[in-house]
Amino acid sequence: MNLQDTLLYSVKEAVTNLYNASLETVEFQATRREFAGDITVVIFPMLRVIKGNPVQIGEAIGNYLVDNVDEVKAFNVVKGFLNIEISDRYYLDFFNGMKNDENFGVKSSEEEKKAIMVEYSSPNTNKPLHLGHVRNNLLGYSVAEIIKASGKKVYKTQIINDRGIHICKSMLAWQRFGNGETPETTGLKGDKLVGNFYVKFDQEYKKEIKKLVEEGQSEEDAKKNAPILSEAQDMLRQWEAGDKNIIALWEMMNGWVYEGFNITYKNLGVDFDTLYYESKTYLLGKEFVEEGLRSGVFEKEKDGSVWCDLTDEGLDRKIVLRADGTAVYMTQDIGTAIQRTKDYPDVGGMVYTVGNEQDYHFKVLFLIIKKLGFDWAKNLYHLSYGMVDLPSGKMKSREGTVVDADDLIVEMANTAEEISEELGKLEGYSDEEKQELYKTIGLGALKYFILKVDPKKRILFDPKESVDFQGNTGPFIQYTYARIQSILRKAQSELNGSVMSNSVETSLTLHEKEKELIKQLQLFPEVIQNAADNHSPALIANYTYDLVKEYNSFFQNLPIVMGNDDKNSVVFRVQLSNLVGNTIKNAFALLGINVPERM
RNA sequence: GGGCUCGUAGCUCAGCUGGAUAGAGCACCUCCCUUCUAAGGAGGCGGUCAUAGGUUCGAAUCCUAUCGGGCUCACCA
Repeated sequence: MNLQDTLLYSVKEAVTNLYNASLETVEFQATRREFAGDITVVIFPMLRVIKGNPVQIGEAIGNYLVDNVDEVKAFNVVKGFLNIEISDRYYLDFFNGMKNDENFGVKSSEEEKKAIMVEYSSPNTNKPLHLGHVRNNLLGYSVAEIIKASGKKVYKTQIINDRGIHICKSMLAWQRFGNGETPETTGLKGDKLVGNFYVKFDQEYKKEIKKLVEEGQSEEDAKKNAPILSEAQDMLRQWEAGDKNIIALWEMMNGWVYEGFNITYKNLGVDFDTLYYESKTYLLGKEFVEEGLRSGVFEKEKDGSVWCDLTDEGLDRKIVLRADGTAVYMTQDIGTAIQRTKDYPDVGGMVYTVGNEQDYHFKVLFLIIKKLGFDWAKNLYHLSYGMVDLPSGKMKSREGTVVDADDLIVEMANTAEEISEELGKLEGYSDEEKQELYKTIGLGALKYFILKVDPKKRILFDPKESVDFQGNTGPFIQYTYARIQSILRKAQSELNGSVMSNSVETSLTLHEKEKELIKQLQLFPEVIQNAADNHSPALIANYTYDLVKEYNSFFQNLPIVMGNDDKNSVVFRVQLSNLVGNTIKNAFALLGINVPERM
């Protein structure tokens, strides 16, 4: 039984014995710095069951705990707060139990049978990935890893939006304005090359609109009548009809894009277990519309279109099939979700990492799937996140105001290089080692910067100021981890491999800071579970920072004792830093952030 | 206009299911590198928690209204 459960049980027992009353729950919190104690029991909520003075009740329960619970050493009562002091023995045991656990905070996946599918990234194939995708990828990947750490099997996936008018635009521009360029002949990344032609299309489209307007058409008409747009729409029809040449071109250009994406994904450190392509799933779902019609979940209009009436649930009526029988976005998403549970029968829930502009869509989607009678509908979660804004305003790909993902990663490494050079941190490293470190540090900065913010909030990203390296940042945590490793190396050579024995341990008296650390470490698995339940990387990111800060001030305040008789405390420090080091590293691994051993 | 969402220090953000004097980093000021990496530490300055009500022993947190920003209300995806 862990400490909190023990205390919970004992406080309830105390109330039963002392007051002949029973408590549903007991409210615990960490004791504030300024008071003596480790864990605080809040007495106020008990007043509903027990009549009396909160201070007296606190005293009575405190006495009971000291008498009956080994771990409780002492207590004090301030107003309605019972502050409990935990014995050093408990901390030492806890520490001993955890000191060699490389995977502290991570549960094994054996106990959970049901898997979770996490979808993220899901790009269009007509342009490169940008800062918005970076946030999406980092969130999705982190959540997948956190859920994994909480003991569930996870499949990471994306739905690749590889068909539609957008890719036809790039294809058409490539045919029309290109000279058979390929990634090989131009040396460009495939996604960049295709993206360039998408921009080219848009420029030509705008020219044609302008011309038509000058000829007297309204702007609205001109937008519809521009010849180049009609051609693109034509191309889409040919694609849907299975035109061999169009399909071949489509496959070639999409292939370029995938190669480009894969490079970006690799640099970002994210990956996928399985992929879904819209070209293969866009017709799925129609049979379930049929089924829904039979079961009365959907209804058919006179014109043949099919709708789902959600007005009883406080939402609108939503179309699920067009009058001409073709699928809409919703149809496809219904089909894809069901298909996934067929492809992976162990999947019992899904997380969709998609921007908050689609909040309503997913609300409707989940409701429809529920109405269709699938029991896993209750385990569908839209991991919704806010936009990434620039100081200049919104990012718009057509206006060239996007921050390209590849450029951003390079810039971050460059910033890391500048700062490192300036501080002379990396003297004596080979160029290769340096480059590797710049990348790790730059990426760590970027990842932490994005993950520490609550997903649902908008992020303001200022590329000029880049990402800070001081304070609540990735490099700060990486730096501290590197320091831990340094201390370990030095301490180990000083001690010449001496091993901590039981008698030594029990004679140790814990420093207040040590207690503080262990208290926090003990919470760590809970934080992961909590973060997994809430799909919140922000939680774990902030927690990691707090932990490191605590750790930093701890080491700063320790006296140097190496080399004299007080070797015990050195041993303790070594073991403690081992533990803290692994914990920080684990937290970062969950978030998909590499931690360098040395800096 | 309807629905959803955000509003906490000059800036960027924490604040868990309501609890003790609302916390960090940046910026600004004062100290600390012969002491395991100063990408650091100690301290100072800085807050009508958007506003007004309500719920109760107790509200940044829950409820209602208002103001302000964002998203969304397609037989687009």
